[in-house]
Amino acid sequence: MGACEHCFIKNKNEFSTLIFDELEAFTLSKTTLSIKKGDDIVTEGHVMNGVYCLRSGKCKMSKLNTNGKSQIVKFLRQGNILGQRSVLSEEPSGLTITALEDMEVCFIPKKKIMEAIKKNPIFSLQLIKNISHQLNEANESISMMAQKSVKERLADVLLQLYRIFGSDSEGFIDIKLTREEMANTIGTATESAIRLLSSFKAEGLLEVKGRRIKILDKDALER
Amino acid sequence: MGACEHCFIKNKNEFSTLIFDELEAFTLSKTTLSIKKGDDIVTEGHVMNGVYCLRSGKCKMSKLNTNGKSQIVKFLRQGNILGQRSVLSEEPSGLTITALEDMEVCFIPKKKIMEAIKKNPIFSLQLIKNISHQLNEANESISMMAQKSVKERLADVLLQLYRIFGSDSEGFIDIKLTREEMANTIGTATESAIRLLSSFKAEGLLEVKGRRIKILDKDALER
DNA sequence: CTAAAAACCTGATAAATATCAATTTTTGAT
DNA sequence: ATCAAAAATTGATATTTATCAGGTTTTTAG
Repeated sequence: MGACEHCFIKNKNEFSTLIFDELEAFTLSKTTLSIKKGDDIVTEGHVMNGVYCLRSGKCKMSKLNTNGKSQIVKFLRQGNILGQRSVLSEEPSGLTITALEDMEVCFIPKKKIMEAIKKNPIFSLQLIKNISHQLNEANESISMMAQKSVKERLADVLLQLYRIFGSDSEGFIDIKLTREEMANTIGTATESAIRLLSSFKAEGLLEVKGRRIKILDKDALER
Repeated sequence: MGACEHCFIKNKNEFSTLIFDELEAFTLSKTTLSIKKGDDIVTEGHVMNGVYCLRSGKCKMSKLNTNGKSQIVKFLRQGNILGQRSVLSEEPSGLTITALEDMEVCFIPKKKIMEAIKKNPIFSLQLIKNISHQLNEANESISMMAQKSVKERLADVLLQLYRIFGSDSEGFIDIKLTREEMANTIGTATESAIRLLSSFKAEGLLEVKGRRIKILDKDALER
């Protein structure tokens, strides 16, 4: 496998603040893994002994509810670090991470992360900033989930997905989710999600081709 | 004002990992403030140049929604640090913090916090752990808000309030919230919150005396 | 202590969302 | 390419929650 210090991913995340020596330590102890679409890479309740750096593919973070439903909390793309919250807080993972496409990840042992924190305060600060930023996003989600209608939440999530994953050559949002996953993201019944997607389509806000969705009227969707 | 190194609060939060010299630096630059009940100490959208350490009193963190409603995201009590997320991520505050009772706080300039991070990796790690923990709690809130009914959310919030604030000598939860604040915490209309409180009372799960609430049947409430 | 304001409560009704059941379409493995 | 399984769709209906309107009680400021 390649060396972390030359990896094209490292400039896309907190690892960009690490110096050559530290990245070399990562290189020496890391393992690269392939994860098949649909497989879990992190499971809720399990203790993690390292983090994963996402080289390619996309995944979802979700939480199982007492009633058996799963709530999707966040989507991750190339460059994102998986499992850092759990490793850093030394708590078991609160979420399950599942591949939405085949993925390639590098596993970096907890010990190396901790060493880097102790040696490099710039790296620590970068981690702190990143997690703080995630906390802010989570607070916004709480507010959105608690106070907006399902319709508003769907519109919001579509715009969010566009921001995270961008669009393919034909302008469709570059992620394919089932209607159930869509529903589990906004916290509604699958049937409701389907009906709302249809109504957005009827209003001319979206083009929907199976699981591929194109935003036609961004401004209207924002309302 | 007293010295941070002898403050009884410091053992209740992340500052416990700071060494004598660092706390002394805090002492020299801190300011103590009194905040009246109902007043804001942090306002959404404002840049913060330091954090507040809560010596006494209680407060709520809330977020204003586009529709004019406010969503309460978190409650804070003695020992909690206010505004650290914003200061650490160098983003404007995402939330407004409002006193629920008269409060005493110590203001500590951002510069001192940053110096401590750079000098003391144990402190950094402690901050990282704390924010990571908060992120986990926030994720749980998202899931709860998205997937549980208003009734379940109310039960959940009551148990949470009991965990945070404990109870007074008569067994009532040691925080007084208006019905509107209750509703803004669980994300529902004030009237709905009132009706649900009455129904819990009728079922014998709660004793309600104005704004004072006592949990009578914890097990039933958990369901 | 007292008046005004704010908070609380209740009923009636409307709107949003969930659930159930049945059918059609799409997907994925061979 | 084929077929079983999974996903998507639709309609009918039930349930939950919001909204509006009115009156009552509690809190707060002077």
